[in-house]
Amino acid sequence: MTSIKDVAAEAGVSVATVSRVLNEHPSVSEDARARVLAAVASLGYRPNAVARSLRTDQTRTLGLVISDVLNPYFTELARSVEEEARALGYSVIIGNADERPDLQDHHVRTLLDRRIDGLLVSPTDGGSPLMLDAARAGTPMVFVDRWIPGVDVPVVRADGRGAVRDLVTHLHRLGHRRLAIIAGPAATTTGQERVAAFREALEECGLDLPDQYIGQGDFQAASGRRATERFLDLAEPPQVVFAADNLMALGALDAVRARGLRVPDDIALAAFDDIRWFVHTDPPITAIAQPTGELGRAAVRALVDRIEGRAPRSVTLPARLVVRRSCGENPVPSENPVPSESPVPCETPATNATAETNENPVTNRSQS
Amino acid sequence: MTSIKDVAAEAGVSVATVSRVLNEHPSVSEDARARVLAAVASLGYRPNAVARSLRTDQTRTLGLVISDVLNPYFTELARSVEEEARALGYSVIIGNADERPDLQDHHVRTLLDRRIDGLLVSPTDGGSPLMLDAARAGTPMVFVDRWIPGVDVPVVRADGRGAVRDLVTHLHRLGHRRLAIIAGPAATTTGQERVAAFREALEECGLDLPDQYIGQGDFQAASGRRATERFLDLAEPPQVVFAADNLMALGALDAVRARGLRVPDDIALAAFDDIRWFVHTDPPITAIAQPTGELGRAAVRALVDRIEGRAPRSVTLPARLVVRRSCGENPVPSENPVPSESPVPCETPATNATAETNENPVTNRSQS
DNA sequence: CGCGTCGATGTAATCGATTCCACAAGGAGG
DNA sequence: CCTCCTTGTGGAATCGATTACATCGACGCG
Repeated sequence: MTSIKDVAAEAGVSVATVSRVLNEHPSVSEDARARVLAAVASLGYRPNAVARSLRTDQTRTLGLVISDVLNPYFTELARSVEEEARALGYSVIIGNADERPDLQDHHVRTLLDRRIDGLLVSPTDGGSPLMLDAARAGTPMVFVDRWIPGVDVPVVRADGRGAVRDLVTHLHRLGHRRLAIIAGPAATTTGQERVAAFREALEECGLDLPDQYIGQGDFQAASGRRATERFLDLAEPPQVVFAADNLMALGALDAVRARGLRVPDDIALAAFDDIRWFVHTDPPITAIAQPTGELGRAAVRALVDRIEGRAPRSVTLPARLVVRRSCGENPVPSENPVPSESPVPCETPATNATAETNENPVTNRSQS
Repeated sequence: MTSIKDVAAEAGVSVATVSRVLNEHPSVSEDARARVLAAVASLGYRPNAVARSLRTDQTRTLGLVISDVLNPYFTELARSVEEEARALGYSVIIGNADERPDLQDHHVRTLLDRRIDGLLVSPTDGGSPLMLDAARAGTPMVFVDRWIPGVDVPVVRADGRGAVRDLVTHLHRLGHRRLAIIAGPAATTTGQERVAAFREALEECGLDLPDQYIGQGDFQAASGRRATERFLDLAEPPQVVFAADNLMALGALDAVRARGLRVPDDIALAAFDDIRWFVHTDPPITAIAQPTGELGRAAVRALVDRIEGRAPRSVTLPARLVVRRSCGENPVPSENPVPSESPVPCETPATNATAETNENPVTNRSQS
């Protein structure tokens, strides 16, 4: 591998001058610059990022530890994170925790060993000592999607409460009264919040959420299937199952199908997290859509602000209900003429909800 | 950040001894080892991987440049790659090329700058000068899924020819005669091979593949939609559309749905690459499944062999047809009593094909 | 007793960059 | 003409590890 010394020799200057040219330091003569550039080109020289990082103590690399790469929500998040980071001149190393705290720790540790400039995490659990230490030690850090309470780290996330209320209102209007939820792990904030939001929304409609209608899941498909089977075994099964993420919804669909039942005739289904395939499932699935791309971008901006010495801000963006057919009769858009902004009683149409029609099968953009 | 000097001072030994303890060098006294370990623990010392890499000229990191992270096939591939790499003591940095040669080059360049130990690539195009140079310069490299002909780099991939023949046989048996394909970019090997395999299989059945039945796609959903619309506009539209990857199948589904047509009654649909959601689409989609996890693992093993001085082997694994309902009447398993191993004439049952029934909705394991 | 060997340890060179500091040349100003 | 800056440049220290080489004491053996 050719090093800066080779370039210096070839150009007939010192390594200091080569370095200055490469870093656009102002006081270099036009002549020297030209000779160095020529040498760089003729040798095909590329600076060694490892050596540079050692000296400058910055890697221009961000670490991203996500809960599960196989979850399309996180894949999309990862993609937008990488995009924004690249635009700002950073690379991203992704670690997949697979919803396992030990794996999460493994990745945090290796990323820290590599001296990444900052860490983006959606924690799998309530917070390992490792991560808490890193945060306290001053590692630039931002939580995305999920977070750990009581730590002074900015959080970038979506607030699903409004959309969950819209969903419950929608379900209530369709005549559903026995609503169940498949929750995420209690150790995660999203695991707790979505249940809390659901329960609150039910109470506003005068419904309650009995324990047997709370299934315990882990955000993976298999757990969604198990929880749904348990619901179906109840003496009085729920009329609706709301899965707290898209993979558990997939599992729920598996369970329903295995029993030979039909959605929404025998049981309705809704999910948190909207993904492209929900348009084409049988039936299309009503879901709560997060502004995933914007979340990823905002998280990177917050982290880079922190790294570069500016004050980072926490960001909360609203999620939005997308109505499809999995909860019952397909609502005709004309029924929802002008969505109101204020909180609404249960018998009125849902706010901010998008009803998809056959004419607009792919994009979810229509805000009517 | 605490360095090896701090540890040496704390333990009352030299940095050399600390390094020896950390690298399990045999000639260190029990006493010194204990003192060093104690110092490491009390200071919470972690070696700086950047400095270590500079000195040892190895990063224990693999680069993976994939064509599109949003494609579930590649996500799964990335996951298995990371898993196997971790098992072998390597980290993985993923670069997403988004099917764009310029982005692919960007990632290859930054990975090379970071002095990764080896590179795993599924090339987006016929081969940029950058990648060819890297290969010739001796960078350990392995192609996965797609490859570049004429370069001396091991290839790990799936051979879909058998499965495509099974698919065509299956379609022929169902009475379909006008079969169309949405191809991938001609610059990719998978883009070409799948068309070639399809054409060959058609010929064996006495059918041909007119130009108008070859749609040009780019492995992304939008192109699948456009190609399908063009098929539907033909005076004599095809009876079957075979999408060369899962995203283009999604686009095809969009197009069919936008016309108010139904699968498989109005037009049949099949896809290369099997994904979990295909079980739950309306209707479930017949697809060709690659052994994705095994491909990722084999690719990593080949690359690490190359890095560590052993001779790497190219690997080709067979793909397999999974029959669902998107091409017509759901075949009853009893119709396929004993699949034969030898090549079969068109009117006999498909070889190696798995027919999914309602009793077995999730797993595709049954090989009967 | 003296010599060679071996095990444990420290000193210092090294990896490839960046950057502080010294210094030379040249121009401006008194 | 002598200072004083400014500009361009090179030498050398530095980042945090690994490792070749030197050193030193203990021990075995003739």
